[in-house]
Amino acid sequence: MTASTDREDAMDVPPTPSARRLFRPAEIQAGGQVLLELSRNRMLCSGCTLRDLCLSEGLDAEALAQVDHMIAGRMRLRKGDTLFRAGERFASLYAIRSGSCKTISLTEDGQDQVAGYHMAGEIIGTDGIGSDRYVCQAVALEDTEVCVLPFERLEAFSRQHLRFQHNLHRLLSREIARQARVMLLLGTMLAERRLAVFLLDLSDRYQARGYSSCEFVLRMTREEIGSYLGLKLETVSRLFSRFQRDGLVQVEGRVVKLLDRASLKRLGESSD
Amino acid sequence: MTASTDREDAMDVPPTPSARRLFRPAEIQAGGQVLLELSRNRMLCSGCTLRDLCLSEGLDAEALAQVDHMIAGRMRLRKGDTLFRAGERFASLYAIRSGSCKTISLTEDGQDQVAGYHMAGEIIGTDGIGSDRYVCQAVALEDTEVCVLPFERLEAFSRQHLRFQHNLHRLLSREIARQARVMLLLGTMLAERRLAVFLLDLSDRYQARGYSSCEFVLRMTREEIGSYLGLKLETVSRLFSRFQRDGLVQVEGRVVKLLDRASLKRLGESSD
DNA sequence: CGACTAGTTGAGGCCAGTCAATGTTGGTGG
DNA sequence: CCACCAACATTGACTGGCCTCAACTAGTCG
Repeated sequence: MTASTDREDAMDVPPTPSARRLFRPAEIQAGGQVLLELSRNRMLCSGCTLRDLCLSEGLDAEALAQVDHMIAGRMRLRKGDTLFRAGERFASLYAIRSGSCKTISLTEDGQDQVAGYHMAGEIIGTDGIGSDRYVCQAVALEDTEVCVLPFERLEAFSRQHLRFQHNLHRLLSREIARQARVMLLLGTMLAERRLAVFLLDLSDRYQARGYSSCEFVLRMTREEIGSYLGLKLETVSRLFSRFQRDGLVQVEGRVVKLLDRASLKRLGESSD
Repeated sequence: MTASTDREDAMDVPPTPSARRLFRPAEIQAGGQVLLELSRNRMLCSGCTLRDLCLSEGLDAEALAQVDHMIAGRMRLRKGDTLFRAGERFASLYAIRSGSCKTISLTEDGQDQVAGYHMAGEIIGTDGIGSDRYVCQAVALEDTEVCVLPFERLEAFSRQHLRFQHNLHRLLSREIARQARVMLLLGTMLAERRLAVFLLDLSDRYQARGYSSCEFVLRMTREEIGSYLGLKLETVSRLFSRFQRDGLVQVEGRVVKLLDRASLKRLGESSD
């Protein structure tokens, strides 16, 4: 509240119109970013190692080829680039192909909150369908590549393909279920429990992507983590120190090693 | 809204055979509620005054008749009855036709939280699509009537009807946006602001349904309201008293009159 | 009637926020 | 190369908002 101006500066990175143009000039502009043109060899969804995590799960080769046609292009974002803003016209979902993004909710009076932390294989922008405008802002936490999925095309294909339709519905529903878990965290858990749950959630998601489940790099600052967990950055910092002192984790800046998953899990599951 | 002229003009709706098969008497009993049998005269969605709030928004008469076929039945719940439980197999969404429900999230260690307060015209159960099981519990806050909407039928019709498909997607997305607002409330707002936002939200929703926007009856206890807002019941009670002392509202038990919407709005929008 | 639930109000304690000092890291320009 | 600055992080002292515990009232129901 008092630091709202500082927060803005830290979170609201100015748009970088100079996003890299590796290929020919883009045909589509979106949110000040440059959309890379379709490049068959590298862009095929059927060749994407992440497809089981997103909309193409369980599709046969023929359907996968169709999915490839739905991708209007890919975008490269650099750390801090904004993918879309609150209030901006909704047109597409975005599949994160590599890297990670945060989504931010904003209040009228300028307060903001990190509403989500999204990594490779996840799809964002779903909040925009209902009002034809995005209701949150998406910002890259590191160099990130996303696939642009025009929602009209998704709807069209989902009318033809039962399995794809179901995948789309599951995607939306899972976001609802995820948010319900965050609400539970924000509404009922004490600080140390929130952080334990957060770390274990990250751990699981890294593992699901083939990375180490016990050592990873945080892509968010203490302030962003705090914002996501409904805490202040000092509290997050103190908790990391305490967890380390108690032998639960080893923390060096943004590199986290989980040393005692069992105890963390206990912290995350009960309230004492 | 405009189509409210053509009432139960009976589109010659044949009793759908699958409906009867789907809900044999043995399956009708669920937690003490009784599923009403398909009764053409009373159940038609085309005659439902709430349809603009739910999936049938903007559909023509022909499509509305189709929607009628999707309703597998109606259920009457009495106050306290459970509509579905966490972990129960997902099969249907439920449209609240009259009355109201709360949804509850549960943690492993038995803690719970009111995750949503839903009134007539709203559709619940969307959290279950993603995992084939409901992840929260729905409980009637008063005597309540709901329409049963087997999700397979919704998917089938949405493959045929573009506008309906879009309504379904908007429905899911709006739930995502709603939850994002609750997360913002839980993560960043002080207690008095949470309650102010809560009251104004209720006010808007009652107004949208044609009820008074400044006087209404709370269907939840102080404890349930507190749970929804991430507060304890004593805090909620104290806040009501304070709001009343300051002339913002008049509270008598569960009857609330908003006296000074402007000040409430100010409370709800800024943090001082 | 007594038992129970819902609600109000007060006193005191604790968890996390606030304020502030300091350390650390990484990028930039002289 | 170092000086410098800004962003990020850590830690301590203190404050305060909400929780906890508890007493009391009112309404409901068997």
